[in-house]
Amino acid sequence: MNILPHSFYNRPTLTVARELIGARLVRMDRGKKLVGLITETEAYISENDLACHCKAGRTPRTFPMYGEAGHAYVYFTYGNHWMLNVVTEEVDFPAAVLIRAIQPIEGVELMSERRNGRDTFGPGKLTQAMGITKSQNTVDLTESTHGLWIEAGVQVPNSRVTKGPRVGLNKTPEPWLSKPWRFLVKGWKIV
DNA sequence: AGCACGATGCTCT
DNA sequence: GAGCATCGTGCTT
Repeated sequence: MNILPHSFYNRPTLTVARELIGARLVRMDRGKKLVGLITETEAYISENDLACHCKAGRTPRTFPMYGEAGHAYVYFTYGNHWMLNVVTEEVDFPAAVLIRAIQPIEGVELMSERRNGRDTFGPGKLTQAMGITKSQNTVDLTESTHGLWIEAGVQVPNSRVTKGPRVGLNKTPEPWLSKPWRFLVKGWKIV
């Protein structure tokens, strides 16, 4: 076990988003261990980024993004789905990385069961597979005491990572709509 | 294999 | 009250 420390996250968000590709997302849930390799991320950076929730400033929803790097920002959207983000950069600088997809490595059966046999490549899908909800909002992902943390994993070379525009932004204006702040593993599988 | 749409409820204006 | 960092179904090619 090699948990990524606060110093990993207190860096430029794009660096963190890129380096989280291949990291191990670990969930300890009622005695069961679930592990997935992170295969897709997106960066959301500052109040100037009109795709970022914090464009609205510090609100009851967005306050975790203003906190310490390495904590979780979990929010609910579209009436059904929980989204898992990791806070980055300095305190009071609102930014985070959205974890969009994982490749299940351990606890595959339980994750598959929770997904009714369907895949985990999607931000709402991986939280469902791992049982992540509001109760994980703001937890420190650099400790193993909250049942959710991130460990160093597989080094994925640039040749296997695609960089492109973020998805699902709908009415976000340029230039934010086209910023290549999404990272994903080619072919969706790391190992 | 790809697109359109409805579900569903919280957040901010 | 509108919009949403989505998902699954069902219909079309």
